[in-house]
Amino acid sequence: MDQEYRVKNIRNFSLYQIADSGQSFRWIRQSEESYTIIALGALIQAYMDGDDLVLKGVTQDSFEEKWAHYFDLDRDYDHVKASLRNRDSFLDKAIEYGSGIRILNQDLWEMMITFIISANNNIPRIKNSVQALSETYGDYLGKVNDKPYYSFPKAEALAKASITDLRKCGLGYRDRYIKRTSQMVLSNEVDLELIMTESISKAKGELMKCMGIGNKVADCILLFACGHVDAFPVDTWLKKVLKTYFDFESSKQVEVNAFIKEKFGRYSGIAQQYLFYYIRNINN
DNA sequence: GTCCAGGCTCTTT
DNA sequence: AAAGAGCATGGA
Repeated sequence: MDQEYRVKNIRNFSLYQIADSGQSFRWIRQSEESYTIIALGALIQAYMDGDDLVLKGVTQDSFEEKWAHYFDLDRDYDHVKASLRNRDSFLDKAIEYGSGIRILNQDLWEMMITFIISANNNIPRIKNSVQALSETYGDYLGKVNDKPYYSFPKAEALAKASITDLRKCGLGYRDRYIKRTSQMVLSNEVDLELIMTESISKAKGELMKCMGIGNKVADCILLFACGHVDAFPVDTWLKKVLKTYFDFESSKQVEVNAFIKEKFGRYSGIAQQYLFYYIRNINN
């Protein structure tokens, strides 16, 4: 991990807020504003040096090839925020509070399994399960501070695993969802290429063929892996936000979709992330 | 002990 | 299309 790449004068960017916003479960905090990140089959370090983001283990080539996109550095968040501001006072406060949040562009397969695990679960447990899966079925990547780290396992490894071994990773009843979805991916019964390239509605339909991927989990995957910043996951927290601060409550999917589109516009998914981060932090 | 967590599947209405 | 039961697990 000798190579390093520096992004100078970065704006609208906080490692802490990104790590704490419930979109990635493999950022390990080493110190103030310094993180070990396991992503895209690699192990890197990220820390802030003043207004510069420094990435260790990243070359200029790999930065341009994948890490710039991973951190969503091509997106103009001043423009995003301008589009979202003055729509609602609670959203304005959420944007201010989480001003350094970015939507990471993560690996599709990893997000599928990770967010299957997330269903009816809590974030510390999701992290533990993802780590256990990686340690058991992933590849050794290297050590940081004497601690070994492992890549996220491939579909083949999880498809071959037994249900009882999978459950040892703390997955609960989701073990069979993960095995079944892994088999579907391995056999191309579900088409990852299509999910990455097709429209949001077609991609969502393809995702929801998978065992364990319903409406909300599909939206998380579309937002955190596929670049669909208009995917708006509604979990228990967002239900509370919509009810309490937007006076909106409905179990009819058509009504929910219409409200979100009208209220938040084309960056609704990013708005959702500001709201999620804000409501969780003001409640704890 | 109960309640809840970035909900889903399966069944019934 | 929508509502309801059941679901593993660990922390509050």
